[in-house]
Parts: sequence; structure tokens; C-alpha cells
Amino acid sequence: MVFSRYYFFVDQRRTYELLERIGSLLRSEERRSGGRHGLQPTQIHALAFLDQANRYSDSPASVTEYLGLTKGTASQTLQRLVEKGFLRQESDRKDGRRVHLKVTAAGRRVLRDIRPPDSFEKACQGVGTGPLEASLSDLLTALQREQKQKPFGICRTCRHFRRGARGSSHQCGLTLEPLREEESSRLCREHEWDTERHPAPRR
Amino acid sequence: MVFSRYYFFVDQRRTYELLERIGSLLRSEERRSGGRHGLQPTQIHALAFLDQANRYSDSPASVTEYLGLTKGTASQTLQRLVEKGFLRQESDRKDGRRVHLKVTAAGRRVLRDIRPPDSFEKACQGVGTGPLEASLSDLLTALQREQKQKPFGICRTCRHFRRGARGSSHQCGLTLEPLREEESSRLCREHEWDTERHPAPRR
DNA sequence: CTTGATGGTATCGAGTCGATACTAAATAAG
DNA sequence: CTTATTTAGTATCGACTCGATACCATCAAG
Repeated sequence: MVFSRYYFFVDQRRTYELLERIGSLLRSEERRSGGRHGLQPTQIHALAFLDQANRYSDSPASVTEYLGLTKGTASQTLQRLVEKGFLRQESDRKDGRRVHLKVTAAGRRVLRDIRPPDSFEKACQGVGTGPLEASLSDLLTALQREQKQKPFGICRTCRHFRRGARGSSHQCGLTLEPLREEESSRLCREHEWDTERHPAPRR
Repeated sequence: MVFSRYYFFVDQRRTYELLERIGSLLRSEERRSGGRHGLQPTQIHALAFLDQANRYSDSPASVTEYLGLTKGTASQTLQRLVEKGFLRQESDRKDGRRVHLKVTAAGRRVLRDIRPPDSFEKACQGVGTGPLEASLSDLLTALQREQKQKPFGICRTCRHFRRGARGSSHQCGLTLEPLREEESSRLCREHEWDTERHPAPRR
């Protein structure tokens, strides 16, 4: 792949996959940490938003827009938070339809406890400058390490990969089976970085 | 805020919020586009992974690890994909327990259709180089514009914000109500960028 | 031939989420 | 002053996610 015709070129597909993958990891981390307080990811997002919102924006309608939900979903989610004591409802004096949602002390305690998660803070240390993809790639690798996830790298970059001599096929050093060219560019759950030829991000 | 004592400094809290927010937007976009084919975000992720996985990794166990689910969830999700005709199950010849999941032609068609989403591709155009946070911030703003979302910016940076003379309080030019200092740094759903003092990312 | 690990499935309950229908309050139009 | 119409929010349904737990095969090791 050519680096770019443009200086600010962004590899969109790669960037998208990275963002999606990081999103998943953060979400599952959030599920774990939120679970300690009986909270779902969406509930945490709503709580975090309301903790930052001004008096024109601490309403179900705002949460709906901000999180990109339907108002039914938002309404439900907020009810759970009220039941659990992390939010308090107040009705507007001027407009009888409006509701204001205030984060309680308990709510703020939870937010302080879980945001951002420890694994993220550690993972940030290993991130360098450079193009967006590179930084995201660093971040992903660091997060995977933090959460003890397998890297799922590309077969060809694995330390078990044995390149075939011209004409003959490649081989996996772990299973000792032959690998077709096409297969060598796929993801493998047994992947381990070949630190010599394809260095994993530092730190 | 000081830029940093370190050259590679990353504002972790800000970066976390950006990633979370971008993650939400991509997820809801995914929900929309996937909905056209009757697919949930998680189902799409599983399908996309299997489309990239090699023959050691095209199993429920791999999907479980890769997406950070429990094996029950993964099993269910994969069943839906099989029912809908986007995956085909094959049992392993050597190991009777193992199952291989192959993406069907219909599955590949769906992936080509929805990944990455158009709004993401457009949003990428406006992203510059620079530190991770800056790029992510650009990306978020562009995505919000693409999806016609409100920016939910900080009150103080809004074109309706009127700074109070020393001693007197600030004011919102839209509601004409006074704003306390503390409130001027919160998020507002009516926010519109003041392009002179606080330029929104270009494009 | 047991024992135990591994790969998968089945089921339950709490929650998300879009869709739809609905209520009540505010606002606009006549 | 009524009568739409819009806006803010709730209620309910069905499909799905997800963790937890229990369970069933198959394989591998003693």
C-alpha cells in the first residue's frame, strides 16, 4: 500500500477497524467496572453526560440526542438510574413538561471510581505521536496487553510463520501445516509477534 | 491547562471521552446500516472478524475471545448469523468438538455494503495530523456533522455566550439568563460554535 | 477406563434498543 | 377562547445482548 498521495492521508478502513476494536474493549472494560455498581455501559454514559451538562441540557431529551438513542430507551435507562439512587428528578418550575436530572453524591462517587478505567490510563503511556492510525494501533496493543487479550495478529507477522521457498507454500511452525499465500494474511488466535521482523509497539 | 511536561503527553480523560463518544456514534451508525439487513452491531462485528480469520480462528471460541464476550453470548450471536444465512457451519474432521464458521457470499455482500459507513469515510477527510486528542476531536466533530448531531459544546465557547464584566455574571444570549462561572464550563445542547474566538475544526 | 480439560450449547434474568402508541403541557392559529 | 399542533416525556412490545450457570460431547493424559 502506498503511503499516500496526500500528506494528511488516513487509511480509513484500518482506522475504522481500530476504533471499533478499541470501542469494544473499552465497552467490555466498562461492563466489568460498571458491574461492580450494578450499572450497564449505557447507564454509565448517561450518568457521565449529566454530570457535565448545564441546566438547559440535564433532561431526558438531551440524553436522547447525546447518546443517539430513541427517547423510549433513554427514558428507561434514566429510570434505572433514579431507582438506583444515582440520579434525582426535579420538575421544571416554568415548564410543567420538563424534567431536570441531577447527579447525586453517590452518582459522582461511582463516576470517580470507574472513569477512566485503570487499564486505559496505563495503556495511554505507550502511545506515541504520529498519524492517527499509528497512535490508535499503539493504544489497541497496549489495551490488549492490559486486559490480557490475545493480539489476533496477521499470520504472516507471527513468530511461528515460516516463509516458503519460491514455489513451495508457507508453513505454520506451531501446527507444522502448510499455509496458502491467501491464508497468511488472515488473523490468527495463536498469533505471537515476531519481534525481529515485525516489532510490536514498544513499552 | 499546561500542554505537558512530556512531549508525548496524552490527556487521558479527554482522550477517553472522545473515544467513547466516537464509539457510540459509530455503533449507532452501525445499528442503522446493519438494521437494513436485520443485523445487530455485535453480529456485524462477529461477521467481520470471521471474514478475516484463518482456519485456526474461525470458531466460536475465537469470536468469544476477540469480541470479549462470554461463550454463551457468542454461541447465540453466531446462531442468528447462521439462521440468517450469513454464516455456514462446518464441523472439524479431526476434532469432533470443533466447529468452523464460513462467511457466505451473502455475508460478504453485507460487509461490503456497510463497512466502513459512508459517514465515516467523509469524516476522515477533515482529520489533520497532530496529537491523538486533536485528531480524534476533529473526527468526532466531523462525524457529528455527518450524522446531523448537535455538537454539545462547552457553554463558554458558544456564540451566544456573553462574558460578564468583572464582578457581574455571564449571560446566555439565547435565554438572556445569567450564567454562573461554574455553569459556563458545562455542556449545552443549544451550543453553536463561536467561529471567531473558538473556531470549530475546518472543512 | 476413569479423570479432567476443552469446545459448544441451552436457559435464565436484567438490560438495551427501535418502534409505536400514548399523555400532558406549551404554543400557535383561528 | 377554543382548537390544532408541537414538544417533553412515559408505557409497552419484541428482538437482541450479555453474564452466569448448568450441561453435554469429545479429546487427552494417567
